[in-house]
Amino acid sequence: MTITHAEENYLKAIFTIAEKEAGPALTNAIAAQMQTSAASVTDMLKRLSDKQLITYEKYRGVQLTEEGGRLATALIRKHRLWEVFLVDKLGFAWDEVHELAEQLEHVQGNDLVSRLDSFLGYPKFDPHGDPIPDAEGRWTFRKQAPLATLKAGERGIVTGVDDHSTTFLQYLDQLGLILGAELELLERFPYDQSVRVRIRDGRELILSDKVTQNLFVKIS
Amino acid sequence: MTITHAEENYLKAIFTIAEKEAGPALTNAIAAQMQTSAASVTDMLKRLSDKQLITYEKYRGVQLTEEGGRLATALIRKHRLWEVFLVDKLGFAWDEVHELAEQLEHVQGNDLVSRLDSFLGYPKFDPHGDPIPDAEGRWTFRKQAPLATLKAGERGIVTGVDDHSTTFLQYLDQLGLILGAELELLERFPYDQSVRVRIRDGRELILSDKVTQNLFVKIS
DNA sequence: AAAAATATTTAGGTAAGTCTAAAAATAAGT
DNA sequence: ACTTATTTTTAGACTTACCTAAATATTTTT
Ligand SMILES: [Mn+2]
Ligand SMILES: [Mn+2]
Ligand SMILES: [Mn+2]
Ligand SMILES: [Mn+2]
Repeated sequence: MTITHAEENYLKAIFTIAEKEAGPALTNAIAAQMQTSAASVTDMLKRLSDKQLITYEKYRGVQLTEEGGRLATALIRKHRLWEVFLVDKLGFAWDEVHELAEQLEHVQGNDLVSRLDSFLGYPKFDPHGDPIPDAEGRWTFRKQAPLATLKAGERGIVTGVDDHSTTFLQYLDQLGLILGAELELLERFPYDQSVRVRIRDGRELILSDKVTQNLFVKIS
Repeated sequence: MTITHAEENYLKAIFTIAEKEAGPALTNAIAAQMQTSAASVTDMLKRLSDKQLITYEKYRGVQLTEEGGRLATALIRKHRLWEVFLVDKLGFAWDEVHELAEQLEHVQGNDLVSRLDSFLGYPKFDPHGDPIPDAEGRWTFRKQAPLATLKAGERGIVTGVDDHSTTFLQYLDQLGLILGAELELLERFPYDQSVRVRIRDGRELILSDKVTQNLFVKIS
């Protein structure tokens, strides 16, 4: 049973939604994620259901089967490993690699993923701080929370982002808030929930509520 | 104007045929190369002609336009660079990389090829000894000839293969006839045109006519 | 030059994946 | 409970890329 690129992309979208919403993925949510029409989604859901990759009840949304989950996880693994390759080996910036990884994740071959994994030194996280499942599909979780939850006086290390948009990533670059950056929250302004932080080199920054909600830190 | 994977593959096939046959590529030759039906080829030729990537005269075969040639060359460049990556960086054997490169060559992105090229150290030849065109589409040619043309007493260095099949490549591995291997032709047997050669470590091998015609050497 | 063989194109179909518009089901509001 | 709004599915159509079978063009043979 062969699986198409489109089918793989839908499985990934369903996985992502199910993870976030914690329940069945609804047609419209999938359509939004895939940037396509609800009609096209319904079409595809039938195909995926025929292939036993999802369980599908009309009007009730879908869930991945065990096999569907395995495939989605493998795809995410490939996507994130390729992102590590593009950043660590080819020198791309972290805001430039997503579209390329969207293509590379579909390349299939026997040993490719494991050899790539080995070549990269078995990374546990991708350039955006997202975890990379291992060959058996096991995830490494990390204690992290949005910067918005940090209290004044606490210190943290930047470990990831929720928003993956180019504009956000480039803004963080400009601020020097790359992965691993250390910071201390000096104060939070009640007016708009913005914060003042001090970073490693002593510089102080004001970060908006929007930034603090989309930036993950590990409390240190 | 977007170009599909299938279209790219046809352009490459036409390029390869035109190179070998030195003339227009005929429908049946393309069908054979693409392992598809002549009817499907005719279909595609119309599409490529509409996109001005080939000049097509019914029943008379096709030729690549300048733009078509540029695209085909770029595709071959990508294919061969990825093959170098798979062998040099991921440790694949030279007989394992073609199918993967067939997929990787279609990945498109701004800087990808040039960064890959740089990462690999600007290789001029792929793992099979085939030349890699540079970013401007210029080819590096090498004085090489089939081992069949070598005369008794002459020495050569293995520089490439004509037959790219797994069985041939693995057989060469077994014999120790990898790229760069030095050999001396000791004698040619008139009966079947097989030859006796001595290789670097002093071992002597008997090579069939089929082998000598598919193995390229640089006379040294 | 006509007949036979070969090469190529056309005709008609299929499957994947997409679309818009209309119909049907479900959920929400009064 | 009934009406309205929202969500989802169905219907019908389009494109790409493939197929087989039949028709036509070209080349080769006699
Ligand atoms: Mn990504
Ligand atoms: Mn990522
Ligand atoms: Mn190849
Ligand atoms: Mn090659």
